[in-house]
Amino acid sequence: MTAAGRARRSDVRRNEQVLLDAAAAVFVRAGVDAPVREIAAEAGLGMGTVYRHFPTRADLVVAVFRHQLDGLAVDAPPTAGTPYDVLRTWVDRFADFLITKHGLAAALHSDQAGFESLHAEFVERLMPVLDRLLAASAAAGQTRDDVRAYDLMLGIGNLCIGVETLPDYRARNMIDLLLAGLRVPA
Amino acid sequence: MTAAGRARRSDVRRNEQVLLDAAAAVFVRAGVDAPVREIAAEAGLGMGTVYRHFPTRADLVVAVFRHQLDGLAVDAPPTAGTPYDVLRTWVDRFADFLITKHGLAAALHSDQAGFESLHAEFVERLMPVLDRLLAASAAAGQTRDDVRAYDLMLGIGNLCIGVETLPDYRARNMIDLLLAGLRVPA
Amino acid sequence: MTAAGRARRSDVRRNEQVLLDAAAAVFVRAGVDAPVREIAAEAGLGMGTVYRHFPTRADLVVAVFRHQLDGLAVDAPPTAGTPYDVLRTWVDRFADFLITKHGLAAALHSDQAGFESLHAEFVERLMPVLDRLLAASAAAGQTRDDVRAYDLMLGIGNLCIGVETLPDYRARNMIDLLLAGLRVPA
Amino acid sequence: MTAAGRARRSDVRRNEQVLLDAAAAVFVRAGVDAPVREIAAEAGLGMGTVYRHFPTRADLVVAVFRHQLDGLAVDAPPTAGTPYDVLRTWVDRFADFLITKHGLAAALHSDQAGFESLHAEFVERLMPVLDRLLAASAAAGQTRDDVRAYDLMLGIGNLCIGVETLPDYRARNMIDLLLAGLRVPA
DNA sequence: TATGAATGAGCCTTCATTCAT
DNA sequence: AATGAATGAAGGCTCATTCAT
Repeated sequence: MTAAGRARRSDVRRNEQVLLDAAAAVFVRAGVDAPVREIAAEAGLGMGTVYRHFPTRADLVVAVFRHQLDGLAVDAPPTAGTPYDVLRTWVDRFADFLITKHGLAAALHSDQAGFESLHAEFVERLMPVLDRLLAASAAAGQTRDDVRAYDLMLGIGNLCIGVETLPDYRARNMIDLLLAGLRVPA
Repeated sequence: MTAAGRARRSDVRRNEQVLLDAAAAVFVRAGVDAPVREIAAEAGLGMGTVYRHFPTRADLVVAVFRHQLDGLAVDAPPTAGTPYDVLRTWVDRFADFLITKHGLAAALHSDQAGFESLHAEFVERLMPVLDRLLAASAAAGQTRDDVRAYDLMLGIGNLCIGVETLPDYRARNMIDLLLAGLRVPA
Repeated sequence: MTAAGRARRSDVRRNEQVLLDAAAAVFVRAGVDAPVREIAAEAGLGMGTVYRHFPTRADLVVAVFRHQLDGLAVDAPPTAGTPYDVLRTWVDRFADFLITKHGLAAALHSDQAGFESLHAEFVERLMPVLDRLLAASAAAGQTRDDVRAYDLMLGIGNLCIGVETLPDYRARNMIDLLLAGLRVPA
Repeated sequence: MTAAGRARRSDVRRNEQVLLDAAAAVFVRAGVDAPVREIAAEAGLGMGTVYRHFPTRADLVVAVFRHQLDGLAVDAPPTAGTPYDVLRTWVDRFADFLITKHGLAAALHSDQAGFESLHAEFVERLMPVLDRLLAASAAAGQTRDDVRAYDLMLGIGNLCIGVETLPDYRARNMIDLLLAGLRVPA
């Protein structure tokens, strides 16, 4: 009945966008388990529309996540510099991303069904990139070669959890520490 | 009446213990948001009894957490060795604790009301210990002196999140990396 | 425009046919209360088209029923034989019909609005036929003359209910019993 | 909050009774699929109470049915007379029961889950009785011996469907016809 | 005329919380 | 002090139905 309602047939696409944005906002505000009603309200759409586009909550969460990832230029031409510098730059960008899109890092741990997709998306999209950078850096003898990109990625993700909720927690310092640890010979 | 009164009071104590154990078990099984009914059932007590002892869920979570911390012999005589060794040992023990009592690390981030207590408890009980070890190690020139115990404690806690849910995530490796990072001169 | 108009009109006809068949199929599969969407899908048409042709669900159910009745050659030249034989043959055919189009017998009892039409249709189309056969048989002294075609028709219909859902219920035996009862002098 | 609410702890039993009666009433009025809310309202209780006593709708339906059956003195000493008379008397009583507790006969055909219990209850409680009567009558040479109690029971049940909804449908006449058919030699 | 996206009422179900006993 | 029955708010989900295109 709202203006958005009148839009109808035209932009199904736009609605999906609206929903993704709304969901992202609500997830930050109220967590990944926020009521569907709330997301619908935030989007100015009916609940049915949410379900039409994202049959299960997991679908929505995954879509939001993917949407966010699209924003992260993971493949962007890395800054010039030594392999280690490139690695650092990428990690910083990754941390920026996680810290900005607060809540997402934590959402990764939602034990609910559908979480697998979330995790899989995360792994499939990012790990190859990090893996490459890590290998290059190790090949150049700048970092240890016994650290798995998988663990590092998750570790960094974890370190970012709670940045907005834990008073005065400095995630970046810890990430720096982690990267510093990389340099030390095992 | 005195005898009876004493008996009664000891009953109350016992119930509290039973509840704490039950809650801990249920938290592991079903998360910190498990139904009160389930906790009561696990304890073999009525729901009213749960509420009598712990008016809010936060009270219960905090109590469980404190209870767990009591189990962690944070003040136990540190192993012999260099300050850094002592630090490492303590961190290992801390990680053991968090990984064993799975869910607790994540619970720290529960945005619910009452979370503050949880966090406060955590900080008050553990930070002083870690702070001391860290200072000693730095004073001995074995580690950097620009890392705050607060961040390190939270960082380690974070790194332990998802050990049981993320497939094949090796938290310990990341913790090692973090500690290795400590050694590197800033 | 005439040619186009004619074509259009024939399309409409075709759609109605398609819908009736689809609805019949879905009714069997999922009951008379099946989602409209499902019927539309089965027909390969839009939901709006279903509503255009059959504004209410009752309209659709009645139409399907009428459609089915059209298939039942109630007026087909009766088999040769005594009036009672003819009666039996018709009843058998009727039972075949009901058992085949399962669900329809039960649908007769749907208390919903629009049910009246269903019942009326049933009565108007079939009762006269049965009435005639019954009267002939009675006139020939082969069966009782105190049984109303109306009751008999409904009774037979009822006996067919649940053939597919009640395990091992033999409706035909009961129908035979009913017909046998007709022969006995009151 | 209502007076019924205040009754609390005392009569859990009474509440179950109240619920059974309420459910029976609502089932007649609105079918076996009536909203739980409506049943709760009819009972003057909260919805949660319904769920506490009858976790699934099937549980409730079965309980209502059983409750009704308890009212039918199926084992009551049959009237004196020939075996066939006894049979007739029992069947009449059974028909009375079904016709009085309208809706129940139809409820037997609810295809939902839990229906099995309903059917089973029906079969287990009544069939043995009817079987005995039928056998006695057949042994006395008063009725056919090739009719199964199971079919007869279901047939009679079916014939009672729609007594209140089908205008002027005389179920009893059809039942009489069925019984008459029993006498005729196959 | 046909379509199917959008809407939102309505029902189900779970659980935190109260409070009579 | 302990109990657990009762309550009802809250949120999930499914369709019937409308109506812009």
